[in-house]
Amino acid sequence: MSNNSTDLKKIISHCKEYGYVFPSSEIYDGLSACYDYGPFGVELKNNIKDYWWRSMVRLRLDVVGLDSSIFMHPDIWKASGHVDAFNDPLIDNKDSKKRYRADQIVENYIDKIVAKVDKEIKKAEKRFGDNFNKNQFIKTSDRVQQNLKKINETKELLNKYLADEDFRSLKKLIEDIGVVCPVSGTSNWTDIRKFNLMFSTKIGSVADQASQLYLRPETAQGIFVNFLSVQKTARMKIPFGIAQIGKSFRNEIIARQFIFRMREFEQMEMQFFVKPGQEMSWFDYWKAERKKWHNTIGFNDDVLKFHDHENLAHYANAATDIEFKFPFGFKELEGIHSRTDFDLRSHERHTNKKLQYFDSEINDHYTPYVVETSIGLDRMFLAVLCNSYKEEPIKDGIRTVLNLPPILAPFKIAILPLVKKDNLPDKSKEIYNKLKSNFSCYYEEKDSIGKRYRRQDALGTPFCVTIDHETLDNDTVTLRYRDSMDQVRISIDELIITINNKLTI
RNA sequence: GCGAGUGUAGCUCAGGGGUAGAGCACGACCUUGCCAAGGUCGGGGUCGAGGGUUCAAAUCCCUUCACUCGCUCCA
Repeated sequence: MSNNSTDLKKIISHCKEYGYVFPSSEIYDGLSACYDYGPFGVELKNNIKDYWWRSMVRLRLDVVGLDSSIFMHPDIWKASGHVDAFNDPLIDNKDSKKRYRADQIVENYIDKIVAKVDKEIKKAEKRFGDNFNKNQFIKTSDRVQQNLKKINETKELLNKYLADEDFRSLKKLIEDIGVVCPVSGTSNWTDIRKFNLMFSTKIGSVADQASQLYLRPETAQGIFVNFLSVQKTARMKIPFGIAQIGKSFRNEIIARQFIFRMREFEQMEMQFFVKPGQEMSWFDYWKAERKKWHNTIGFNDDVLKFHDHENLAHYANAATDIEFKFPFGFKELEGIHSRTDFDLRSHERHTNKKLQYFDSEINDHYTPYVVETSIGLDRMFLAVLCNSYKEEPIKDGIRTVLNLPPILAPFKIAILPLVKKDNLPDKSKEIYNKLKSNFSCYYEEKDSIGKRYRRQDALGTPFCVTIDHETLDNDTVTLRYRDSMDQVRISIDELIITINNKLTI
């Protein structure tokens, strides 16, 4: 385990040192769980996006793209269930792992005492018969008085703590009154947390007329609410999908593990609309399809794992995660969910508008079912880095190399004059200008050639091209491969073909 | 949120009341010329912030901020 956490630490500092990822707001002491992508990080990130978009949209006839806005009508989040599910003070029982609303378990307790008092009164009524004076009994019975006092005190405290959002006292109240979990029977409670999952903000220039908006916690809803427009304008027939890449925001209580769990993150999502009843076969199809995608990027089966969900979210009837073996264990990288028709129907209910598809094959309307694939871009970025970062023992030390798939590497080629004199820099720049429109290239003339090779290894550049005195005579260069460190002599024209071949999907 | 830990140069760290240090990195020049290793010179820090004790605080005390690591959910 210590090894694994040092692995992550090494990757984090490598990211910082080589311009991949910086802690956000660092000169102001940083901001927890926010990170910035540096000059090379942004290239890698864009390459991952591009690779995903190409596989999911451009190379398919049955998926089209969308870029919906981050701000959306606030009612969308009521329809999706995000408002209700994440706005209450919650408490977990550590033994049963059950989660309750903290206010509700106190109210249940009050109800129980109220029931006790009622029972007491009924008992007395029976005993005294017609002579029973209810008010007098309530006033004189010690037990009833005690319980009434308890009820009033508890209610008062509950309301006070809720109003003040004083969850520490509320937890103490729960412990004091001795509420136990009905499942585990213990009072081993966690602290109370209020899950404001969504970040809210205001729209409108005048504060008191402003209306509340949320930053979207997932991109999916933007796809659902555009479902009909996309289907009609792109003239799509079911089954078809809508893909989107974009930022999402979740006010996680605990956001950690570098860029694995951030409050601001980017998703690459695709919602695939199918005929009801066919969702399971499409679910299986996308499971296989997405795994293949990960394999093509160099993730072998020993670092990938499917994890089927047993407890399903409110919208799903089947769900699986593709997990990647991060230094801190197998963790979710991508989710594949069969979301049923929950979202579309819910939007239909909230808007009174039909979100249905007319299927000319069966001559009938229906609300499609949805199979979702949703991958965290930042997680994918981290997975790619974890899969690429190597410290290779070589003679006289170790070589740090990022074994990035060439198609994802920030720079494909480093162009290096062997020495910084004898016109080699000029010749190198000439070659740089020739190659730069085909490949993203890096030019570097400082330090010894060996040192520059190693720097490019650490940066993940798959090919180095070295310009020497012979180049001036016959336009041949040394092509040096990052992974094998092999070198070949090659003409500049051949070079373009060779490298192009390595970059085809 | 709770518990523990850490804040000194770009990085890794030393210094524990008396003029702010090392290695690496960085910049310039020279040298070498296909796998990080030569030389010379140089830039860079109110020691996380605020307060207190003291003639004197990076150092001792208090407060605070930030980050890291554990404990649950999610992409």
